[in-house]
Amino acid sequence: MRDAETTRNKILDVAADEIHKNGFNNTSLATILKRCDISKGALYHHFENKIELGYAVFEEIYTPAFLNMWRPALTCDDPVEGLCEFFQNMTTMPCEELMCGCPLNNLCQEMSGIDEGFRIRILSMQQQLNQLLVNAFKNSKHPLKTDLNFSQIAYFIVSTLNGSSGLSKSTRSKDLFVMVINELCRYLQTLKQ
Amino acid sequence: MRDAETTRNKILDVAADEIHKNGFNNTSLATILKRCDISKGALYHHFENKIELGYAVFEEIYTPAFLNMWRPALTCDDPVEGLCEFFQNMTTMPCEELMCGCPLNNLCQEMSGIDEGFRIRILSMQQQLNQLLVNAFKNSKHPLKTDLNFSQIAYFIVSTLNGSSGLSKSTRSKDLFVMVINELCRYLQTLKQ
DNA sequence: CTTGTAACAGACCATTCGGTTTGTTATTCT
DNA sequence: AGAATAACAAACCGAATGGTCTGTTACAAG
Repeated sequence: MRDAETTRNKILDVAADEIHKNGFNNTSLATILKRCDISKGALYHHFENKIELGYAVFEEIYTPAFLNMWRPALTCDDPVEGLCEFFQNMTTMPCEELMCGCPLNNLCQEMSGIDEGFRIRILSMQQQLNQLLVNAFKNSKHPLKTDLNFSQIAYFIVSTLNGSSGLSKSTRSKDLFVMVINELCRYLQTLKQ
Repeated sequence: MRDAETTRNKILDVAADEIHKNGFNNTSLATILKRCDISKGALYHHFENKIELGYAVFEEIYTPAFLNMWRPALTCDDPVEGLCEFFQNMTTMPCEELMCGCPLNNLCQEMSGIDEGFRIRILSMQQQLNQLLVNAFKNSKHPLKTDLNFSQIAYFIVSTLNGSSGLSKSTRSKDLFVMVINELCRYLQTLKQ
């Protein structure tokens, strides 16, 4: 009945969900304990403190999920098409999910100004993603316009995507999010030769 | 020596600054009181509670400042050029300012999922800004491409801008922000006929 | 000059938070 | 079997928070 790893994973999963929904600071340990049906002693047996739990969620939940989400779009022969498909697929996600925004972007907005540990982790992820996008463009089988700054384009795309989540949050719908995605895809097509 | 309006304005100014820097929840009334050098009685004489103070900051500080920022870019004959200038000007802002992000976008990310009062105010501002942008494009003296969805373009632009602030926050520099702005301007130019 | 009230001052309060401590139970190793 | 320790349970703590309550002071009206 007693399984340390199971307990730890349960904590990570619940914490990831709570942080995604309420942000890091606004997530209380009490809520996590209640949802996990464990005691405070259990939590502090597995994690030093709240922020270390946050780091663990970032590294063990958000990061792999994030990379798995993007990878298919970035490993195809035509990244422009791959990205368009990827973004259009987001459009079909449940509205509640969209309203929560990207966990990484949320943490960036909330924590990178406050905590160095989060900041460097987020920064690392942003740069990793940028590199993945740059490589995808470089290796595109479909010819792209010349004189393009791929890194600039990559940061531009991710910025747009991150910013668009604000529209879902304030409207409580995905209508405006869909609009931005459509324009983003239109923009992506203009990169083709 | 006693001036109610002065006191109220001082509270609003300090609160606006603190909320901009730390977010709403992470801004403590104690800090505001200290910076204003007033007592808790004074604050609660002028504002019902913390959230009402937040609303007042939004309406009396953020909103007018926001509209005044954008207006010049949107009331010129060539909005594409106006916006490019506007965005390039942002680039010259002090790095600390950029790292704090747009107060409205910050509040949107933090509060629109939690508090209805903030949500509807933010939504209203987003729609106002969108309308201003659409009108600017409609009235452009310089001809634009046909078949453009101005509203879609407007939300796209603002999303990109909002999202780019995350890069300033995580890098603690404006380098990547400048890159996104450059790409945004390049995009804007493609709207011209 | 008195009086009423707006404009404060500041002690106090309940709650919540992250975190600690002490104690108990299951499991594993010798 | 027994000792050691991992894996918890839960009471407890200090700090901080938003908010209230009781007072006091300035100022304007009568």
